[in-house]
Amino acid sequence: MSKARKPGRPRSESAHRAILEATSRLLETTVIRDVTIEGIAREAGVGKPTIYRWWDGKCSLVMEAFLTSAQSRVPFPENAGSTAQALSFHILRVVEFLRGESGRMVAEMVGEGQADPKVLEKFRKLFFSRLLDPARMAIEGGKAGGELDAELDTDLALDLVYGPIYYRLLVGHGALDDHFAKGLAARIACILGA
Amino acid sequence: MSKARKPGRPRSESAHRAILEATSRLLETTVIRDVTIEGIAREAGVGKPTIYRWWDGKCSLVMEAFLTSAQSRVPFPENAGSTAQALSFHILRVVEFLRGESGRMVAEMVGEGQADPKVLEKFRKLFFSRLLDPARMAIEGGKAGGELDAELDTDLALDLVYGPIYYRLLVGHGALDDHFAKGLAARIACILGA
Amino acid sequence: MSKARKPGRPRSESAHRAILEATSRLLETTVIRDVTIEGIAREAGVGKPTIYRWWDGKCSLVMEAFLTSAQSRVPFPENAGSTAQALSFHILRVVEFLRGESGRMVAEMVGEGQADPKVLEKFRKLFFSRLLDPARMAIEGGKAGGELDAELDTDLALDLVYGPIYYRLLVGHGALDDHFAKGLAARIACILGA
Amino acid sequence: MSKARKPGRPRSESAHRAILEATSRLLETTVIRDVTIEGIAREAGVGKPTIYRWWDGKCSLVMEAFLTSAQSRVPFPENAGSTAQALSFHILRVVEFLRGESGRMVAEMVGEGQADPKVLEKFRKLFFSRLLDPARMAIEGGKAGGELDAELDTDLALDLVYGPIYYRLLVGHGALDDHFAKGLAARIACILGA
DNA sequence: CAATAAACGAGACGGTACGTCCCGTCTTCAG
DNA sequence: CTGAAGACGGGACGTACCGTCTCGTTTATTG
Repeated sequence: MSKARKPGRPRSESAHRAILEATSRLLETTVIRDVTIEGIAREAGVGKPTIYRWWDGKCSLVMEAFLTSAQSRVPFPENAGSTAQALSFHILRVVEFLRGESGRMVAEMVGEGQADPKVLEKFRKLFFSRLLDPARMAIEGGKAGGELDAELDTDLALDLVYGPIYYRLLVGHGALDDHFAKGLAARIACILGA
Repeated sequence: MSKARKPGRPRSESAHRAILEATSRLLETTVIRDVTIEGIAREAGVGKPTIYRWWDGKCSLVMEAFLTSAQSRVPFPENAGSTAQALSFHILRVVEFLRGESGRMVAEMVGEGQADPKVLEKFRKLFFSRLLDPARMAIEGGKAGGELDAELDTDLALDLVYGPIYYRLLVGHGALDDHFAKGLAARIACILGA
Repeated sequence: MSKARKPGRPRSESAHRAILEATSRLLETTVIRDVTIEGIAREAGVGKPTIYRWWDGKCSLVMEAFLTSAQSRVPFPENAGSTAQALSFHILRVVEFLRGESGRMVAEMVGEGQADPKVLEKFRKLFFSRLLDPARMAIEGGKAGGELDAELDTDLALDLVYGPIYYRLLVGHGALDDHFAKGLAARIACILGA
Repeated sequence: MSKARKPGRPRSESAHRAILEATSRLLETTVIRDVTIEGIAREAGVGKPTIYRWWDGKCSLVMEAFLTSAQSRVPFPENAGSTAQALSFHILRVVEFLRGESGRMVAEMVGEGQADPKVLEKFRKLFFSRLLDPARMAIEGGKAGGELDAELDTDLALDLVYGPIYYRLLVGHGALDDHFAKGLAARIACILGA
């Protein structure tokens, strides 16, 4: 992943890029499960060992392809008034984000993670934390500022707010539509026990 | 009246049982992903075609093995006072249930479902609905009885209550421990906006 | 002594017939190798065990189907003048016979026989002997009548006369056409060393 | 000019050899029909796909195993006097050759060929032609040299001479013993109508 | 004429082998 | 001395038949 410093022919950055792009291309039409290293190598015009030199398997590669595709970030609102308001606003954005292709990818990554704890952990660190850390900080700010009960368990609060979203995303029993998003957002205040 | 006996040798109930038991046995030590039809056939002392005669693939079989293992049911409390109290009590039980082997299995099934909508739908119907329909009825009963706001969106309410649990189960960022369960249970009333 | 008629339902002659007919029908379009017991049972509308009750396997069944199809006989000419003339005439008939469907079947039966000596022996007894015994008798008659050298080895003589035909049939390097048949017939006399 | 080296890892000559040897080993104890690709792969310590990469099925492989086993050649005598003498001598050798393991293999290959014309044709080209072309040339030489009738049909002559041998080999009604071989050889001259 | 018992159709059973796909590793050559 | 190309041993896939078995049904003979 890092730059090769060793002597000899340098690792081809173009191969690296081609692999990631081929992966992204395949992921548009194929479920992660059905993406194969051989398929990626073929699509990228690259030898399999080249892929294994950089990544240790399909999941790492797919994850990187997803996370670098710039479609994996949902900015947290700044200066949005109260903590509850900021969270409510964020929720709308997150739901919108997960509604599309990105949501399918996140769901599939979590799905893959069920078979391999390392994958799941990596995805938590690279995707979930990145997405939710600002929300965590907002809540802790709310607690510090007296807006929220100082006894509030931040982890629990995060789960109360974001859990329903991922529950719908992963179990698929209901749509991630505006109705849902607004209903959830509207209840943030009382959920946080304000 | 009736009769309707199919011609031909009837299916071997013992083979059916052996297959389900072998599957359950393998699932104790192996992730669903790594369970194979060949492995099940070997373990059950059965020919592969016998498995394919009755199930259309690994997922169907694993799902049935799980759902018939009697470990897939969490009774909903009856006569538990208020709706909120009943739900709180149920939450404790569900968390306890998902904490163990069953939870791992549920998570893996949902994971498998990410790659195949049919699997997910079947699992929703056979597991989630069965588990949550009483809760849904309790909430609607609460609405009818005036205990809860009649305007409350039942689907949303269910997600608010149970979403955090499955979120933890599937993303694995926090433990499904008593602390979590009690914290969630304690907030049911205000989550429901009572 | 006594009758000894077995009790129980007698074997269904119609099933027996249906099986043979189904087999013949399949053999018209399919190479013996690709005919299956299951296919015959399906075609005949019969259970597999019924087939195994009458025959001990595909080859026996196919052989009987062929041999009873009346297309397996080539009469030896009677009163045809000299032995050589009779053989020459027979050769023409045999070649004509083996040129068509029957030839393909004979070749396939001999082919099957290469994998199972019992099949081959049975086929020799039921097909080859029946076909060639008159020729053998003609040759021996010729020896007895002084027309042929009494020292002539009858088995060898038969092979010299008929071997080239089956050689072509089985190896397929040349056509079983009239040119061949006439050429062979024309040489009978000198082959027999007359 | 030249070069034309294919990219990629070259095929493993040792695997190729191991497969052929395993095949030959199995053929010593097993009828071709009962030899399986899986069995060969197991015996050779090789993956099935490796076999399918280089041969398109059992027959091709078995044929190559047989033809490369050096036991598939019977040299035609040179400078053996007359054409008839040469053929007579060759006949003795061919019969001796077909009497043993090689004969069984040839018979089985021809048997397999009855179910698949391509197999038969390939075997004709690789085995029969190779074996008989010198004999054909000898006969044509005899015709050119005036020793044999110039009108003689060479194909027919070859069948007259070698047909009886393969007839016995394939139909198995008589032994390929010295008595037979000598009887046949003794008649070559008159068979060729000299 | 009921009971008996064999043969029937249907098709499930435990197996074996098929030919294919992909895995992750290895081996070669070109640049 | 990297990287593409691709062969390697391995293992699972889902399918086709094998020959046997177990059903409920049918049918001629026996008691």
